[in-house]
Amino acid sequence: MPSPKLPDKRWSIDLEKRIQEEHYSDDVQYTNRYGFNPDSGKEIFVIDTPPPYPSGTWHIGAVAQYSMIDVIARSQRLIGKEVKFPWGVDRNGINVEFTVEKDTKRKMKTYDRSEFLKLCEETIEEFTQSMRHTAKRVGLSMDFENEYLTDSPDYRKVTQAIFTDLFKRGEIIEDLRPNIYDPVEGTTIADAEVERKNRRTKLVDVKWKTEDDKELIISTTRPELICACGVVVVHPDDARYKHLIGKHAILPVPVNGREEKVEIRTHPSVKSDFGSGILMVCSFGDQNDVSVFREFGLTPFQAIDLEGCMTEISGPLSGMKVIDARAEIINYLDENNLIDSITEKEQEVPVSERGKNPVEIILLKEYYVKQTHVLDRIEQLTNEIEFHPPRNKQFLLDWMENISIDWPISRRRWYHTEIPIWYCDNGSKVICAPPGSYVQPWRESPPENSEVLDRESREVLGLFCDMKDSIGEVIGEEKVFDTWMDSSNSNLFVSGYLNDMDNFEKSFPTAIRPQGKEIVRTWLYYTLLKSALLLDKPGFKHVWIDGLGMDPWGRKMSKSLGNGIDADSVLECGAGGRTGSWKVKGPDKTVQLRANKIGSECFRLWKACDAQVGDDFHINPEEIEAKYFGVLTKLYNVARFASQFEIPSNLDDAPEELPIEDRWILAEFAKTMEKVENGWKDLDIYTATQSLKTFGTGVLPSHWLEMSKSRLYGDDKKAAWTIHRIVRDLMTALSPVCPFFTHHISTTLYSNSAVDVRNFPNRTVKNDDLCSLTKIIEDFNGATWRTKKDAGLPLNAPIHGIIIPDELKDFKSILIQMHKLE
RNA sequence: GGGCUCGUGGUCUAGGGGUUAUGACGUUGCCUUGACAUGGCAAAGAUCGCCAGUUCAAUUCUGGCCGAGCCCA
Repeated sequence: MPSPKLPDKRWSIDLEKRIQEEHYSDDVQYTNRYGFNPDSGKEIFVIDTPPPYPSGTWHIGAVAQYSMIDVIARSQRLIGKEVKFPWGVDRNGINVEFTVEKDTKRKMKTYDRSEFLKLCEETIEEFTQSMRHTAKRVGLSMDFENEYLTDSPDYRKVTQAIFTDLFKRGEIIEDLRPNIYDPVEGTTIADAEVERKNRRTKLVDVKWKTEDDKELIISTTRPELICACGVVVVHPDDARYKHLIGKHAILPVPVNGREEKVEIRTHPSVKSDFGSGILMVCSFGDQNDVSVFREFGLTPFQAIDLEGCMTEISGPLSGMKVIDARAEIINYLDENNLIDSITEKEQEVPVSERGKNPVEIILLKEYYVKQTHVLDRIEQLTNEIEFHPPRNKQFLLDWMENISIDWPISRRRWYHTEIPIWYCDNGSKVICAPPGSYVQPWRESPPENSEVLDRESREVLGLFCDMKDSIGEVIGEEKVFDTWMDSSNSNLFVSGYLNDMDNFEKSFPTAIRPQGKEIVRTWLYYTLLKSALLLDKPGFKHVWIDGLGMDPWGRKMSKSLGNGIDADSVLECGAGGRTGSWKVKGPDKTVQLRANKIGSECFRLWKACDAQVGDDFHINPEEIEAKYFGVLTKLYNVARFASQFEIPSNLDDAPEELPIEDRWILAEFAKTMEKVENGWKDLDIYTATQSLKTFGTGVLPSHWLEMSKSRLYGDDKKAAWTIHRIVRDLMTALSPVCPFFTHHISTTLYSNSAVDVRNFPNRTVKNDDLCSLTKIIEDFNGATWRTKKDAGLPLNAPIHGIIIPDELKDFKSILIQMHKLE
């Protein structure tokens, strides 16, 4: 073999890492390559990358998803768009607060607030570092130089300005409403942050009496809330209790400052076969209680305070923790012979997603983004967005169907964006900071050019600097925003909102929102809500919703199941000759998975080829290696084989009078490239990559290459032109999926990196007649190889008696040469 | 418990009212060919989750059930 230009005998993880390090080492070159130039005149394509939350480990499924977002970025650059692919990190939130609390074994609220914030910032920065490393290891072509952090003043000031804008317009309101509250962490949380946990609870059958001294039994798991009972209900069809309807029941426990009896009414939500079939409705035992209260127009009682303790209304229980109050009231009922029976029951209790604490529903004054009035409009705007895959739009529509209350956005935590509000004049007026400043009202005074507004009407009364002597004491808000309040601005922020309005005009709606399906109800929905309220526009042109990475058996990866796979272990598998091994708990037994070499290129190729967007995908390193490393090797070998033949100086113009076999493979290639280009245009990674793989590992090497070997070895210029033209364009077309692999081959052979191409390659000449012969050629070659094999002949031996089909008469001489037909 | 999505050889996947149901990986057998055993040729392997219905005809449409996932109560 003449010396190939590609020196390495095979593609390896060490080679991949070498190329990668070189790629990321030159910042200037990197920025030229992947930076964003809004003035290029090309179509702007802004990607609203999900800013990952740094927690120390990065889930392999998430990394797989990011690598596909990178494929989108690279493929859009390839087809000539000006791509903004920002690297953002979501760093606000309760997670880092918990980490610090755990590390220091001290609760947040025992700290000085600024001291605690500093600890959070240090911790989150550490996690952020390791995340940047993994991002590069998997080949993301993001703008790392212009990183944005959601906890930075730059980002937070946009969040605050958007809040103030909506607040002044009346789209954000304050209200005293039942809120889901985590008494342990001391904060309000949204519906979206509640999960269910199974727990054994006592179901207590309590004896009540009616006014006319008839006994009735009411089952409850929350006897401590009897004091907050507003109504007793039975099912309208329940014949047993018809006689009770309209009567009054007397609370069986002492209360303070309220009426001691409640009406008995009917409500369809009652389950007649649960306990006695009579239900007490308290403010607020659960969500159903809230809706019954609202429906009946009852005034709620405040039974539990912010510390999770019983209030005055509970009489003797006052001041006790909920859990102690429950024990105490059971004692009381027991002593007074008011308990019919107690049964242990498995029950699902609502707990906070982050703290796993049982949550309570309590009345609190909180800030809300109004949303129920724009749901129809959001749905209309959503129709202008193209969803990938279309069916995943349903997740959004279903969620919107079920929204009935406004979005509570204030939280009683610290490491979040502060609500930019001060109160004055005994709370009748508020002070709003001007847009463009990041403020921390808990520790600073309003800027001089802040506006003073009437708290109710939101009317602007004047400037703070003019009024500060007449408005009394100024008190800064201590509460902060729900983190979704920050992240739901991500598309606005990356598109230049408030910071660069000229570009924003060109970039909005943001070209694409790529994300996982599990956060449709939060991130996607809240973002669309913001775009609708602020701009009355859809937030995006495209929404790309991928499935989730599962374990090899299709189960969610989780710590508790012991079936997780670490991203770095897959990306580094094969580096320095080290093999990878994973112990994964299967449904029956623990399985040991092994692989020799994977790396980022193989990993990306697997995700691009193996899973359609939107479906959950199983992650099995053994399978990734088995199915896709061989593809890389094959493509590498084709390129390495080609690299021994002279590279024509002009690959763009075909030589005159190419022989039929070259025209045929170029026509096949044109067909493939058409599919690929359409795939990239349609954000259809699967089809684009499959087409390249099928062509590059199939008909090209197996048929055309075998056919053309003699010509190549005979220094045939036309054959060399054909192979190099194809290899060059194949590398270009594949560069979004395998950037380092294709970069290496294209720079070594053609002195021009595939990842730098900004126009999809021109098609070679199409010819449907020639393409229609492909099947016949493949069948003929297959049959000839089989005949030789059956006759015990080596494939390079001459053979008699093979008849070339009529359709292939133009290929006669090349086929004779290929198979040594006599 | 409810809503939604999904369910095609061992694994992954294409397709879609009439097909010998696509391809890949794996398995098995055979074979060295001037890049490549990371290769070539071939074989086995699927009642298209289950049960009804619509239809001349269902893997495809409809309903129910089962299983997985997401979300909600």
